[in-house]
Amino acid sequence: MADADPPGFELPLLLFAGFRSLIDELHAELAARGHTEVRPVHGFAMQAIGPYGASATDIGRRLGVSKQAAGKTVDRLAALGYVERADDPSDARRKLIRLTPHGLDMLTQSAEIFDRLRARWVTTLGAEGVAQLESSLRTVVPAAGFPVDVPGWFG
Amino acid sequence: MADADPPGFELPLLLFAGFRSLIDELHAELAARGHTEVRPVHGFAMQAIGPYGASATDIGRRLGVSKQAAGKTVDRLAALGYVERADDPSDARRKLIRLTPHGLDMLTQSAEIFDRLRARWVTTLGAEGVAQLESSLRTVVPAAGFPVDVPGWFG
DNA sequence: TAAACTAGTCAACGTGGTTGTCGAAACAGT
DNA sequence: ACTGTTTCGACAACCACGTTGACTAGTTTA
Repeated sequence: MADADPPGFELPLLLFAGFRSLIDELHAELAARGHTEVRPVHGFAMQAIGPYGASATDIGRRLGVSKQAAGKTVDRLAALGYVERADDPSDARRKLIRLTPHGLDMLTQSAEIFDRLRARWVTTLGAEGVAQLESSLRTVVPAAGFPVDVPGWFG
Repeated sequence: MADADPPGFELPLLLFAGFRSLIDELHAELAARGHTEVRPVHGFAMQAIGPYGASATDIGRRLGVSKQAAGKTVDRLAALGYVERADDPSDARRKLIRLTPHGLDMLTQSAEIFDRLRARWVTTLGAEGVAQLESSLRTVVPAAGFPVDVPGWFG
């Protein structure tokens, strides 16, 4: 215990930098594979839609944003051809948002790229290093998966 | 090695969740101490200004955003009373942005809160756990401190 | 001194959020 | 069966934070 603890503000900086380096590389690689217009927010939203589709309100709830914001994101995703709106036969108010094949392709490629990125961290940190990183974060983070359910951090 | 690796997309999610939980708690605590209007972006910008002041262009460069965007952030920080603009005697074009006592107080309190938050992680993860987390991230992240120097991730 | 560069600002715009309002559809209770 | 309440999706107005492009004024360089 000869060394003092690092200042506390380094931890969030490191977490953010790690997150961002992964996301930046993901999108660079995605762009190289033809998905040039997709943004981080879109990936989150598509994950929130899931393979069986969801309503705009559902998406908003899972993402922790308003249904209006979710609706706008869906507009954009639809314009990019990643999702489509269909009527819900069981509820005439509701529109079911589903991934198109193009959207599914994007998600599949993202998963593949993320796996590759993780593998690269394994070559630097070792399998146990990465596993330990994940395990530490899992224990310290309040509910790590979707829904993110924390309101509007960016705005 | 009986278990399969977790999917790669969990890693960025965990990093982001960890980052965000720290930032959310920081700002909740900051608000409780009277700094109610400050946002994450502002904290980053104030860190970029530093104790000796900086020009708007400098801030933009350190944050990886345009000088115009940095200028707008400075406008807001000035309106909130966290910084002030002063003429630079050695260059009439340049305006030196400096932290006010109020701004310095905010930064001091932030540092204190972050230290406390890190200490809380230490109680869960152990001192070696947190140190290892930081060390892993430091090795894997391309230049972890300021300047962030990656262009406009949010927009 | 003239030319080139640099700092800060203004304007227009894009994107992703927020509230508030509203009509249409669904649901619950009498 | 009707009435009142809730919910879904949309529209509008607005805000925060980013972008480019253009411009003035000051500094530096050839």
